[in-house]
Parts: sequence; C-alpha cells; structure tokens
Amino acid sequence: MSATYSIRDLAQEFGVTTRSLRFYEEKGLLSPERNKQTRTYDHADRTRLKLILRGKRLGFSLDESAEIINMYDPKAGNKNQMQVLLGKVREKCEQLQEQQKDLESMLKDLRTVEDRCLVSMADKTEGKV
DNA sequence: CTTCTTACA
DNA sequence: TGTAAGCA
Repeated sequence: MSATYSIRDLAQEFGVTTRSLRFYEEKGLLSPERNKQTRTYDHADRTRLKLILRGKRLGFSLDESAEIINMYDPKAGNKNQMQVLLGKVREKCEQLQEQQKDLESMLKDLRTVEDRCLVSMADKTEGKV
C-alpha cells in the first residue's frame, strides 16, 4: 500500500534530471531508501522534493531549503520551522526590493542614454535632410 | 537499457 | 548541474 517511486518516476514527474535528485541527496535534502544499490523514494521523499523545488522558485539556496525542510517536527507544531521560514521570507523580500530599486535606477539611466542617442541622431538627420 | 559513482566542465 | 566514463 506504500506507493514508492524510482528515481525516474520523480525526475519525470517534476521535470528535473536524475542527476539533480542525486545531487539533492548529497546535500542532505533527500534520503531515499536504498534497496540494493538503487534508490527507492516514498511519499515523504516526494513531498520533500516538492518543497525543495518550491524553495528554488522562491529564490532560496539549497542550503536554506535544507535548513527549513530538515526542521520539520510535527511534535513541536513546527514552530521553529515557521519562525525560520518567516525570517527567510522577509529577508528574501528585502533583497528583492533592493534589487527592484537597483533595476529601476538602471532603467532610468538607460532611458536617459536612449533619449540622448535619439536626440543626437535627430540632429544629424536634420542636418543632412 | 537503466542505475550508480566519480570526476571534470 | 550537465556530461562522460566504467561497472553491475
């Protein structure tokens, strides 16, 4: 009754390579059962992989995701886990806002240069026409 | 043919 | 992480 998955099953389902799954394992994010050399993943492993990929989408490093995921502790209501996650999320938000600020600044400068180019080209055109 | 490990890009 | 080599 315990659904299991081969390294391929999960790789295909989540659109990642088997290399990635082994890589995540090396980083301590995954710990599939070992049946005679080959890996056998269970539902818990699948869930962890799901969380790893979510963390990736949120911009967290594998180490950060590992820190949070490995903190899973139903007995304690996952309070510590939530606290750390909240901290990471806020930190990430601040970083993104900082990046957004920089991007807007660069965009502003680029547009200034763009305008100067257009003006310059317009002047030369008028002179010839 | 597929998985696994190890090493290198 | 991709790729490749050498095994099982």
